Amino acid sequence: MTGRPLETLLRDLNEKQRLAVEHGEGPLLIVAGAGTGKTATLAHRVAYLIAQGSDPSRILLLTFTRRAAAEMLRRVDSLLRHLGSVERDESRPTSAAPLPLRQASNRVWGGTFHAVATRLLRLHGRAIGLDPSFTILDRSDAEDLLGVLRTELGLAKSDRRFPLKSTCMDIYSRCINAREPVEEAVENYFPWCRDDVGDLRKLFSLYVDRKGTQGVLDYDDLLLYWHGLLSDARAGAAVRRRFDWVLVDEYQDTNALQAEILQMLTPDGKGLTVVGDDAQAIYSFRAATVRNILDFPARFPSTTIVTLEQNYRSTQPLLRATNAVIAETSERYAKELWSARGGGTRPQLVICQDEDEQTEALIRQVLEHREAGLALRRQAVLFRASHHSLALELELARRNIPFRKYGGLRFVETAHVKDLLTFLRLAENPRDLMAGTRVLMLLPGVGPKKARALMDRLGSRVVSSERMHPEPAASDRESAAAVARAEAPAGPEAEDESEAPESAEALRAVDTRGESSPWSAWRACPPPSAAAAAHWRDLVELMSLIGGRRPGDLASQIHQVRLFYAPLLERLYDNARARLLDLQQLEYLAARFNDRARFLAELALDPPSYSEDFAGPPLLDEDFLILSTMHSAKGLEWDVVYVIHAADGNIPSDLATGRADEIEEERRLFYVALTRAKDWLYVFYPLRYYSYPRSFSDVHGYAQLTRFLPPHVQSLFDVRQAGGPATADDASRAGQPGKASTEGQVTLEDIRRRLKAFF
DNA sequence: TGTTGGAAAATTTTT
DNA sequence: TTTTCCAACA
Repeated sequence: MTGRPLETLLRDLNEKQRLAVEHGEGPLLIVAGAGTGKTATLAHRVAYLIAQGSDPSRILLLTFTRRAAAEMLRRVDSLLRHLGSVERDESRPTSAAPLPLRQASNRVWGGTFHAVATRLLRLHGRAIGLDPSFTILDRSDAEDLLGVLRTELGLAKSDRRFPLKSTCMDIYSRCINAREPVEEAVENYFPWCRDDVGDLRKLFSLYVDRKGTQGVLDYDDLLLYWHGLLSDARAGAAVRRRFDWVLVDEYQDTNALQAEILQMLTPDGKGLTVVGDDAQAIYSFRAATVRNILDFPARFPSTTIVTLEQNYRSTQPLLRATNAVIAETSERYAKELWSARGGGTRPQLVICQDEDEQTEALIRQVLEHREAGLALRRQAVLFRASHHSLALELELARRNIPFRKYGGLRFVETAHVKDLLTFLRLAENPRDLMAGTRVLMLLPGVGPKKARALMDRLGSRVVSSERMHPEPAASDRESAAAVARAEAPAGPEAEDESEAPESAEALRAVDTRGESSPWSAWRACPPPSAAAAAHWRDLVELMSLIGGRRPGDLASQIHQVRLFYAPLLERLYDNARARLLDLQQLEYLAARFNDRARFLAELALDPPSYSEDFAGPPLLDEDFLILSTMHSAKGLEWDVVYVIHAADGNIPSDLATGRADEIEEERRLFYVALTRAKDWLYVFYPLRYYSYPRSFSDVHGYAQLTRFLPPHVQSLFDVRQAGGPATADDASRAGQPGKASTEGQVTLEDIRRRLKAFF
């Protein structure tokens, strides 16, 4: 490419950003403070690589959410588009970029670790004996499976109380993601389960087995098997060969397993770029460790570190305050953020008598800003826990102020949506026990027992049909073929389309012979109960259709399920009308997808959130106030930010003050919230708050102002009483406390065996 | 199977 | 307070 268009690309960057964008192949760590143009830098780097002639389909861009991936690729696209037009203007043909620059961003591999893992496993899984038609258990399915096994092992009935299934899941998940043995994880994070370690091991081992026989993967498996794929000599090499460049966003929120995956993907760090801010590490509850970013240079000795400190988001008075908050942290990459933006008002600390006054003052302030011309959607209310916004939501609804909440109840977690999706999942994978059980129990007169019996019949049929077609434990010849296919020089899109249906084919092929279709096992059964008689035949027909060779397009499959499910829904749940509308919504949503497996995976890995519940009728201009948990606010920015419930017990959360590092994380979370603001920042501090553990009617007494705002930090705020103007008296009052191996062939069995040895 | 009551435990953030 | 688990019953 000629020099000038590249110059155009780099023009808007500052010196440091430019350094990062133009950096060559060596491992690169970009330490990017809040608001320092991290996303822009990463997007520029991707665009730069493409403009220089890198093949976009050989670039892997790992982000934290799908939303982040989409945003990043949108920016890459717009940069390239701009570049293209510059060239046209100068009527200079592109020499170094063989592909049309437009649409190049579509070819980049972008997504979360989990989503990318899913894609790679569908492509290469066979090489380690993984049937690519696996379905994904979401968190609650995985918990339910653990619950079943917990009962099966007789752990539920013991005289001592065994940990709840959700706790079991947490422990299991931490072991996998942090790569810690059970004892260690339990000792450090779940000490009250110390006596149950032996039984937990048994439980986890069985859990691994069952997922295997059912062809299901939970979230952790996606990463674990990606890791396994990379440990396999052949498949690992094939996966490594796919990518020239690997870029990772939000590196501070990756866990040990993910760090290992990266290292196996680029053993010497060649082509590896990670971006993150240790000051914004807030996902340790998901086993993320800030050590990854702190130790990156040690892991990849030739690392270049670029630190971005110029903040483009906030005004200087806001930065002074946020810098002071984070300065208390002990170990960090030292950064002093500064802004070229002049002027601006100081942040405000608003002291309220109680939650009602907080709500009142907040809404007044929001409306005031809107009067002054700031749309609601440029203002956001942030809080520690999802339920902290409840009172506010009710009041907003009452006053007809539209809002949208992020991080609340999710659409796909509502029972009826889940039910419907479960039909599809069962059609996709008849071995999926949790899916089958859920579907069958919808029938009147069918409980766990009968459901289990019917699933066993189905399962035996599937297994026996597989014996006729040796499927798992693929022969060398077969896995070699799979690798060869995956490496065919087509774009990733084309491959995915051709691969996924083929895997599902394996199961459905049996259907042509009619008798051996898995569903024929059900066809032969009498209705499981008298009450279910009316539905049984229809269910068998439905599953034979959507689980057969010609299921029809996705929307029509959902339509078929709806026809069957609607009467059951009306029997099972109240509020049937609204629920049926949701299902219709889902059918529309599905029209955008043609591949069922991908649809299910996307919904499981990044479910859309559900917000209409309490929101008032949408205004004409579709303006709405943003409500978000602090976690979900990561990476976003607004002109005005309101942080509510900023009192000890909520920030830091009562539940996270056990250990010093937990308090540090709460501080970073608070910091993330504060640094979302561009021009105005309000921190609301209710003196009285209601504390959940005791009771809703029990006033917890005078709250202690969050320990993250000691006097010298408070002095950077304007302190005022919610009722009136700020006074020196208020200021003083606020300060007062009240109260692997990388060699040789690896099979799925190997991974499981190793895993079980682990337990 | 499906419902009910009582006792005990957990209580946040989310791929 | 709410959720979850379990045992006893219809």
